[in-house]
Parts: sequence; structure tokens; C-alpha cells
Amino acid sequence: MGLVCQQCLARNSALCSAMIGDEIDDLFSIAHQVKVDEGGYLLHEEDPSKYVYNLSSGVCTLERLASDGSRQIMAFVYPGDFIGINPGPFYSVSAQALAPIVACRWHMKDLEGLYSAYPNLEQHVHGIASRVLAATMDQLFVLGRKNAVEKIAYFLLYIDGRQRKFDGHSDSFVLPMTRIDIADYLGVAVETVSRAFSQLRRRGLIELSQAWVVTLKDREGLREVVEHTVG
Amino acid sequence: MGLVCQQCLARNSALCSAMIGDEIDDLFSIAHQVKVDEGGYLLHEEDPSKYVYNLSSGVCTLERLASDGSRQIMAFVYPGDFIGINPGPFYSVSAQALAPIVACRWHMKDLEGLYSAYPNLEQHVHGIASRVLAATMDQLFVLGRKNAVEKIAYFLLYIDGRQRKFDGHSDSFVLPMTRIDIADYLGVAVETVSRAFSQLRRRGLIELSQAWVVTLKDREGLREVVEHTVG
DNA sequence: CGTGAGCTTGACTAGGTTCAAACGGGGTGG
DNA sequence: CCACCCCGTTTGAACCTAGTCAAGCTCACG
Repeated sequence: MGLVCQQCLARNSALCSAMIGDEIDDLFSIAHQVKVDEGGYLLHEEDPSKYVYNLSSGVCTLERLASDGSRQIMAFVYPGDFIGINPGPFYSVSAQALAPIVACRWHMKDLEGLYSAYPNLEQHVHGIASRVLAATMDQLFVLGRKNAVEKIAYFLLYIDGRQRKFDGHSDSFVLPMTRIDIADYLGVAVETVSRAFSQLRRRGLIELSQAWVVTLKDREGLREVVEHTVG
Repeated sequence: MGLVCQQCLARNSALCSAMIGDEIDDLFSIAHQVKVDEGGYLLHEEDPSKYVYNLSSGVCTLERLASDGSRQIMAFVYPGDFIGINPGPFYSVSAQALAPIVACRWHMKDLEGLYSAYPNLEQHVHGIASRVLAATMDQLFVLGRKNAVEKIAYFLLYIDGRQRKFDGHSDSFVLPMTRIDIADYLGVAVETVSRAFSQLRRRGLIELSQAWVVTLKDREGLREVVEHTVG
């Protein structure tokens, strides 16, 4: 019985949750555990996409680097999230660890081999892929149509939603990423991120006991900010 | 033998090309043709996603509307492209016709029913979905990290790539979308789009015989513009 | 207790938005 | 057939948001 899996933070992820009871052993038996130190890369955008990963612990970014050095973060990846599920010859993003990470790795081929035994596994994989697209479109909308403060408000609510399941039900959470990461995620400058945080704090919508410890004082107010309701 | 299909602009699309010879009849027999006038909507973002569409002719946008009236165009859809392949309870984008369109419509259920008979059909569907994600990530990168002129240069090369297969091998193409559409795609103001066009024309990179007839005079130069190589 | 990386704040600048006006081309009605 | 009108586009000028550059601050760590 896959004890390792039963205790995994990602046990209820979209993929692993498709396997009930001892079935998980089938999935585990073809998995490899990989670890990456903080700042290290799990994979690079130009790597051939042989493997699929499911993050067990830690946080990482999916990012793309331009020739001029500028960086765009496409997503923040939390335990239970997948990396590399999208078919194609190469991952088209790199995955960098914001904290030490542990991930389960499968050969794409091996995983596909399980499809016949577990028919809903394939659907699950594609359901995951489509949720990634939905999130990316949300981000696209925000980058295209929102100003700096609105972007930060969106970001905070987004992170709150992502982390609540790990951080418990408190209104505070610890940001695993730096201001630079946030800036590269939202397509603005670091200083702009900092100023937007300060403005939201001054407005009483958030509290910052430390730079990376955020308390949402007024979720509804933040939502209004995102919605452009200048109020 | 599916004559309608054999002559369709989308015959070689990722989905229909999975069916060779008479197999296409199976796909056609469960399809409905739908037509939408210019400016009309094929589907709305809040509609339950019962159907999948394959565009046969015309062009349309995938867009999202904010409460404050601002619009973000997520993609331009050309013949052979799919709409609504991503699982989820609702389409999360609306599809608006830029020109009169004809599309094949399938019940998602019916299409899934063919999966057992044509195993590679399912893969094809998901291959499509993943290419959509790749394109969306490209756009995300451009919106986040490029200035106005770079965005327009990217857009022109992108459209060139999309339309070349329909417009033949000339260097000119006719834009099916307005400047407003372009602005809403790139997250800038209409005037900014116009100014960027003019600048590229003055620099000799493009030619505009009419506002919507573009000739790429220097593709390599445009690529350099996109790559931020300020030169 | 000193150091340095990351964060904040200030002053200035630049690029893009906004508002306003002029232009152009296609379609309509006289 | 021509004149007019309208919509989409272009251009100009003022404004403003966010970027840039630079300095000071905070806090974790050695």
C-alpha cells in the first residue's frame, strides 16, 4: 500500500485522486521522486518533454526567458499541480524552484500505458490541461486590461485561493515568491509592485506584518479593486 | 463519400485530418453546420459547453468582456481551428464573427463516442488543446514584456503565419479585423495601434496600400523588432 | 554587530492613454 | 452619376501612469 502517496500533499491532486485505494500503487510503481534545491530548475523550456511531473511539496514558477533577459512567469505551481502535461516536442516553459521541491516524475509513455487499465485517467490528464488554459486566460485578461493596483489585487486574491488549502483558514499567508517574481508574473516593474502593495496597505485592504506576510483585511474591497470599480 | 468535407477549408485541420478516406463520413454524420453573420456570436462565455466547433470558413475572435466594458481578445480563430475543445462546464470565452462564418458543430458526447472506434481521435483533440495553450502563452509573454511597436510587429508576423495558407504565397494580406480588435488583442489603445503601424511603415518594414491591406517588406526586420533588438 | 539582499520610497522621465480634430474611402440616397 | 455622410483610421497635443534611476531602509544571516 503506497504509504508515500497516502501522506503526499498531492494525494488529492486531479491525477492521483483518480486512483482509489490500492490502485495508487500502480501509479506509484512507475513514478520517480525528484528533488530540486531552491533556485534550481526542474526542467528547461528547450528540453524534450519526456516526463510529466506532479509537485509534492514546495513551490515553483513556470517561466519563459527572452533573449534580452526579460522574464515572464506564466504560472506559480503548488503541490498537486502538474508540469509538462501538455503534449508537444518541448516543454515551452522552464520550471524553477522558489523553495526546495519534491516532485513525482513519470515517463509520459508509462503514464499513457495506464490509460487502458484506468480509462478515466486520460480524461483527468486532459481536464488538468484545460484548467491550466483557463488560468492562463485569466492572467492574459489581467495583463491586457488592468492597471498596476488592479493587477496586484488580482494577484493577492489568486494566491490566497491557491494557498488557503495549505496555510489553513487564516486570513494571512506567507508569499513564497519575491517582489521580482510578482513583477515578472504581472508584467510590471518591481518598484510598481512595491508601490501597489503600499497603496493597498494605506487603503486598509491588506496588512503587511513582514514584506512577505500578507493579511487580507477586506477581500470584498480587493475584488472591487480588481473589477475596476474605481469607487 | 463526404463531398462537403472534401471541399472544406478545414479538411486538413488537426481533427478532420485524423480521418482518412471514407472515415470522414463518420465524423460528418454526427456534425451540424452552423452559420453566423458578421458581428454575431457563435457562442457566449457563459453558455454550457455542450458543443465543439470547427471553423470551416470566415474568421472569428475568442474574447472576454469585463464588467466595465473593456474587452480582451484571447485569439483569432481561422478555418480549421477549434472552438470549445477545452472541457469545463462553460466556454469561458465568447466567439464573435469578424466575417460571415460557417462552422461544423458536434455534440461533445457524440464526438467522444467516436473515440473508441478511432483511438487517435482523442489524442488529436488534446493535441489541439495543447497548441491553443502554447499560443496563449506566447501572447501572454508579448502582453507582459513588449512595448507597443514590438507588440504590433509580433501581431503582424503572427497573422502572416496564420493567413499565408489561405492568402497564397504573396507578401500581402488583408486584415479581417479592425484596429480596435487589434488593440483589444494586444492590450493597448486604438490610437497606439495606429501610431505603431505608421512607425513601422515609416521605417520601411511594412507597406499599407489600404488601412487593412498589409505588405511585409522586411520580415527579418520585424522579427528583430519583436526581439527587442533596439538597433 | 556588521553586511548584504530584497524591499520601499522619492524624483524624474518616457511611453501610452485620452481627448479632440481631421482625413479617407465606401456606401447610400438624391 | 455625383454628392454627401458615416465609420474607421490617422494625427496632434496634453496628461498621466508606470518605468527608470538613485538613495535609504529592513531584516535575516553570518
